[in-house]
Amino acid sequence: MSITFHLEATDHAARAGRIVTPHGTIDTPVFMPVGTQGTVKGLTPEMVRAAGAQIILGNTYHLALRPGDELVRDLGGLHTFMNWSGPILTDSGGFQVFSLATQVKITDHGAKFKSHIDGSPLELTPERAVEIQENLGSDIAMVLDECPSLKETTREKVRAAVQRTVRWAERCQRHHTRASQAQFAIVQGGLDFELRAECAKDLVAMDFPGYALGGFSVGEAPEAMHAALPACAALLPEAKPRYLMGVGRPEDLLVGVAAGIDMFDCVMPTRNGRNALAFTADGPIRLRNAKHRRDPAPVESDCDCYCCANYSRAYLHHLFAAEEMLGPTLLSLHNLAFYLRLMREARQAIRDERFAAFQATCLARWKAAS
RNA sequence: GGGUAGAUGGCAGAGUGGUCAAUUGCACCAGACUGUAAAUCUGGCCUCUUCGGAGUUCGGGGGUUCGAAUCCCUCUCUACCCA
Repeated sequence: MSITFHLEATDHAARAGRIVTPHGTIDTPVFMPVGTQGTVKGLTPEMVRAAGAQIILGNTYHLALRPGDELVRDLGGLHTFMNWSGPILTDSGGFQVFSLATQVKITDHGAKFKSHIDGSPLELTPERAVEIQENLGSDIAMVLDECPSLKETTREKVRAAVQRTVRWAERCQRHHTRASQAQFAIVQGGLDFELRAECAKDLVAMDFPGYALGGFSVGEAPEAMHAALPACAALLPEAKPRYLMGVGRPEDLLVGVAAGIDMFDCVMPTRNGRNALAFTADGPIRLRNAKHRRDPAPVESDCDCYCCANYSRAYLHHLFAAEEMLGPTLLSLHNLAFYLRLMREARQAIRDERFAAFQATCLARWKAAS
């Protein structure tokens, strides 16, 4: 087996554990910074590591288009290419079927993309998605799935996506050859528990080394996702890592952990950091706002990240006003440090069997500020 | 002293009789961002508003006209050219 999962502590549904991969061990629940194009935007791998990251993401669709998965393979694989020695998880491109919907024609055979870069065609079949990820050499690969928007969709469309996702998972599993790489399946089904259950049942029967919940935070209300998570997480095998894809805000992460999720990823800390929003234990702050112009305090006083240890809100405000690239870099770093610290504290709370109290305390502080 | 061109909302700069509270850019203010087509995008930016509108604006003053940022007179100021 390419990875092993050790469940070490539970607190109601919440779980603390460890995933051992060829490139290192991951403590769960874990937040995984997103490095779509072979870089966590604006940060060097040393900074990502210093923020506390144990594993990062790469993306099949984007890296296949540019610079090309064979090129990455020939240059030693993604770890070497991007100088990240820790574990890497690659997403399959299934999310791009959703986010680049206007550029995609989807059939049972696969997803035909019109490159968002130059319009050239790229067909992502389940087999091709597996090949690309094997070329990239990630520790964890995701099966190609169909991720339907939950905005103005019908049950029949979601059902069709579920069925296609299961068929594609079979093809991915059959095509997978790389022994050192684990392949995770993805459960779709939107907010419909019956569809989720059907999908999970079929996929669990195929015995993947890990399972993801896909198709959340794609247009539905956050509360709807929160309500659906406990039951959906419970559909997944206890002895295997459970990954909630693309989620989320700090409060969403805590809800996910409480539901029994082990892995999360989201662009929010880095994207919002680039856009001048900092996450703190007292809620988000917008560094572009005028009220920070003369504020000598750090972004977050209890934070030990490089940004908070060395720079004031006033300086960050100035950097964003002047459009200096250090601003996005420093806030991306801080936001990752915040997310990763939150998860570290969550892990400890689970081991101490006080996760519910921890979650309540965090929420109360965020709410008090807003 | 003579001549020419100008003076428009914080700045730059369109508009040259009605469709102009006045294009656009910048600056400024606020918001959004959930498996990254995003260092991006959206909204606001004279005053008041029951968000339907209402009231005052285009250097100052006077005039023509049903109607003026736009035409005429005059004053003030600015830039350039000639003495």
